[in-house]
Amino acid sequence: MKKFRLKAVQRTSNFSIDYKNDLNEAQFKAVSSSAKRQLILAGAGTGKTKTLVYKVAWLIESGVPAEHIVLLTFTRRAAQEMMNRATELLDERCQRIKGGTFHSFCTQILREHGTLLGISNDFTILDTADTHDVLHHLRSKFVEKKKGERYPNKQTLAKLFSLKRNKQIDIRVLLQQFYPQFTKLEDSIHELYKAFESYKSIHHLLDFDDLLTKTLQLFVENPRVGEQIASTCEYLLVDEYQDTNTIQSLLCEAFSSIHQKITVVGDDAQSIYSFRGASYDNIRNFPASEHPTELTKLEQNYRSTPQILNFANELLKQSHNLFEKKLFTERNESDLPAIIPTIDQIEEAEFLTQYILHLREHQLEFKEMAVLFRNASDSYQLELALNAKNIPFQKFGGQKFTEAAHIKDLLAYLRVLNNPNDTLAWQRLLTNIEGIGPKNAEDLFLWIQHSSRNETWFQSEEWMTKSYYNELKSLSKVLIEAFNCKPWHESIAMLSNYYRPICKRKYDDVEKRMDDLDVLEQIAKPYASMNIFLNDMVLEPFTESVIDTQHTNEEESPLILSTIHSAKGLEWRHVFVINCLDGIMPSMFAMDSDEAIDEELRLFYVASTRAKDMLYFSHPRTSYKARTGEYLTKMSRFLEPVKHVMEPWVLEHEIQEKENYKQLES
DNA sequence: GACTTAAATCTTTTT
DNA sequence: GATTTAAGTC
Repeated sequence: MKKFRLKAVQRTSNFSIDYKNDLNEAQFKAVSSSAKRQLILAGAGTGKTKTLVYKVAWLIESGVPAEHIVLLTFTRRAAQEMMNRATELLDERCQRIKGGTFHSFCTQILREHGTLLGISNDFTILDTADTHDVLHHLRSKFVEKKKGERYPNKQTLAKLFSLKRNKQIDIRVLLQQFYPQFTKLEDSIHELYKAFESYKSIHHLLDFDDLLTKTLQLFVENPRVGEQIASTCEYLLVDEYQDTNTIQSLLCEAFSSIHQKITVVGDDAQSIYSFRGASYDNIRNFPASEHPTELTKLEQNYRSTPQILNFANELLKQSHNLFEKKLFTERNESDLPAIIPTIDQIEEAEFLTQYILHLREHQLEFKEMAVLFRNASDSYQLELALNAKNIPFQKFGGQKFTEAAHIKDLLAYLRVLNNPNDTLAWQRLLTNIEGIGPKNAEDLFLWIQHSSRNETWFQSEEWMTKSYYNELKSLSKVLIEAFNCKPWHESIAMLSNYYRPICKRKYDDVEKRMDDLDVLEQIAKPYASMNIFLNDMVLEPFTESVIDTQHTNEEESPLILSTIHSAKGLEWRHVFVINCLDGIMPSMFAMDSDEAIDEELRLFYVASTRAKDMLYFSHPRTSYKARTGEYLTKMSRFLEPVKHVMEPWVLEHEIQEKENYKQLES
């Protein structure tokens, strides 16, 4: 074999940014490093995003073409923010960098190269609910076989199959570990898994996990294509690396396999997605690669006051698996984090609204404050109180807009227009008609598939005698009309008009739901094609939840309510963490294992480190549960050991209750 | 086969 | 407390 050695091409580097001055020592080291493989351990609030943004700018200014830089982030919001900040810092070139979320990047690859794996490029992506629907359908065939025995339900199956692929672990092992009661059914479950895989393959469907596994499979089975893809990935940057799972870490190695230039950023103390198969082992073992890795630690915190930071540091000491965290700050002193007992959730909500208004009077804008909680439902009482006082708020986390039943219904009509072979969508819209159940819907679907796509739909005699014939006719009519809408988004208005009576029959809060459909049309307007719109609705839906916000016409930006998971990477001046109870945080589902408790602790840590100026924890002394009624609560176990770095607050009531006393006495 | 009612089973966090 | 499953009725 002959070798010809190419000389290094001198790229024109032209630095216009004063990196050394803008960054601290550690940040500068991370940004300017020429090491190929780099790990940046960035504690909370240490300027992680800033460092990544500068790194992007540095690379571009060093002559790396922007389209050869791949930036993988956890959410689309994060990717967008970084691109915008980099553009602001440098110039338009930053808009050309590639990436996004792992899932969206993999989708792009599969749309282009998926045919090599037998995946047609018009595949439909299944969201969680769709996946559940498929499993529900397949499950019914297996349950009969083993009559009398309990069979895992669809979400359990979904979880199981997801873990199998994300962690690359055998179903048998997972069953033994998490569902010992089902070990007997191993063979049957395995069969079901195969059926699931072939169902998806026949119907051109990919679920979230497939997007990752199929991409990896592409690299394994078609090394030449893999090389082709990896060669356009000159520099790989991965954010939130502590929340990657096995398959994602393998993908990182695959993407960077040609140039071997990879920088990962993260903080093992903020790993909070193990339920999705993530493991902080990925970040901890990253330096143990065969390739030398340069490690940079960012430890100066710019976000929080010493009191808040000290509290957070103390909090981590409870961890069973110790973290070497020693964040420091040069910020000015503040009050100690507050610990606030309340009588119940109602008083807690009352305190929050009053206190938030109090802060607001002292020139603190609503958007500078956030209320965080473990479960999306924890804020219910608060939402009522905020509505009553007309405080604008926006809620993140919990059920998403696209997951609401009525939105899914309307999207089903669009999906059918977009892809007439979309079984799940047909099933959904046909069963919306009175008198049509699963079986009729299936028969109808088969019939529709065999008839041609024209105006003779439903005019066959076969269906003329049925009671729902007229309903079918109007469905057919509206679908054809919607299909021919000129700016395509107008079809949404047409379809919601058709859907209104159905909605009325299914739900009692019609008007509110119909308003949501108007919102949907507004969202759809900017999209040039229905196809792109539907794709985005599955893969990158809006982070706002269904709970309607009043901020639309308000001039002031709203207060933020958010689950802790959705608050990741964000910061506010004042942060309230509510419902800090044992059983909630840590969740009662985490109680059996130290590892799970640790994850809850990290979640608590993430919540605490969102605060810049002041941090509040409230815990209602009594709570309410459907079965047991009112019961006494226990404060979160995480707070007890850190009481010495907190300040207890007491809520006093104005003596307005005199009148009540009088009434009692008389 | 669709719809109604009663009993059983989860219940969290997200791409 | 809500959703899902099983059993019973139209």
